[in-house]
Amino acid sequence: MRAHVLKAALQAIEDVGFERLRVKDIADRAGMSTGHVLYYFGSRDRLLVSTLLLSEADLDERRGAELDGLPPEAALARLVELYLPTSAQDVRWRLWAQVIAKPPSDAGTLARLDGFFRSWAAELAGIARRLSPGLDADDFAVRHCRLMDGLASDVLLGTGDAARARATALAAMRRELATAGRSS
Amino acid sequence: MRAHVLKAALQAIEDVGFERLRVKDIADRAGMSTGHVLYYFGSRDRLLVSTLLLSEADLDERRGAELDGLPPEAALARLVELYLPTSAQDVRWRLWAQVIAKPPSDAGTLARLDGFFRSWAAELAGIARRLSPGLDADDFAVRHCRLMDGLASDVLLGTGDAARARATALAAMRRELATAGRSS
DNA sequence: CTCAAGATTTGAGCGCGAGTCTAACCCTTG
DNA sequence: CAAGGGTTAGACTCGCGCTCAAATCTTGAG
Repeated sequence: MRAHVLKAALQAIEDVGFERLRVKDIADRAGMSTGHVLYYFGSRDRLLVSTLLLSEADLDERRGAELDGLPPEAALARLVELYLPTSAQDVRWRLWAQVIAKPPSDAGTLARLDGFFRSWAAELAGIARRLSPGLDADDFAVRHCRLMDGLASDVLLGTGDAARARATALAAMRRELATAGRSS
Repeated sequence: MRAHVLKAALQAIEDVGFERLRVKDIADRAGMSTGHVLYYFGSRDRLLVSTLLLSEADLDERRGAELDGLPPEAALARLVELYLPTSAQDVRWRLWAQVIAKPPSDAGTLARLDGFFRSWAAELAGIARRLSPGLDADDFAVRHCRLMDGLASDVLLGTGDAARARATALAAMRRELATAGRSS
């Protein structure tokens, strides 16, 4: 039910774009009235946060399924692709930008958002551990996820392009994995 | 004249907070009408972008003056302090978050925003070069500025605190400067 | 100085969209 | 069937960004 609205929200963003998105666009696509949508979610902002949570949960699942069987080097490259925005219009990242600009005050929601970050970091740490056992994989993972966050904001701004962001992130990771290998 | 409005904008944000900021708050503090403010800046969003540009220009200048005489190790620590948000309410970073969430389409503005980033990176590269001559300082600087961008978004969200962000950034830089020293 | 042509400045008002409210509706349970 | 709580719609309110026409000020030529 809530999920149905959230799917409609994602569709609406695809259709009308993030800038022009009204809650009516979402309500129409979900086959209900604006009042009803707000009855469920309380406010437009909270609806968008929920949409981000859905989007992250989806990706979390797909990531697990997809990276599971891959050799670590390929998994690393794929994780970077999945994490970073595909373009300045990337819906998931536009939602992140929105949420960071207007952070929810609700502690539970913040915890869930943080949980998704940690999930990414844990996945990256697992790969790093396989590639370079001597490394402090958790620290490595957190730092490089944050690096990708920074690169993502560059892409969202329109200053950098997605391909360069991916290349930069991968190069940074490989360099550190390599030097760690040398020193061990 | 424009600067007068922008100062008023910064004051208004301090006073009423980012969430509740109306263009009337700015107009009042600048001693003019809302119509006039918009006559100059075209739209609320463009006004906020200009405010960010002023804020960055200010900091750019202060940074240069302050770091100039410092020994490199102290300069590094101070640069990290100046770059990262002081709290989740940090005005300059809230402006960044706003601009990333609603990026300007104007190429000139994007170029100026990118210019400020590059200015930070150049300053950091200069310090890195002094601390560890063997390093690719430009690459180091860009990566660590992006890392700080990512850490900043964590602080803005309310997930992480400013002190930890500073510690993480500094530790990451020192580690890499140290390992580069070892390998040279 | 005078006056016209523009630039600046105002504030009332428009439009849009988020959020509220009320009344109808449906579904369960006794 | 009746009663009552959850659900739904849509009209309404309200705040705010933005527009616009009119008022005021500036400039500079004659």
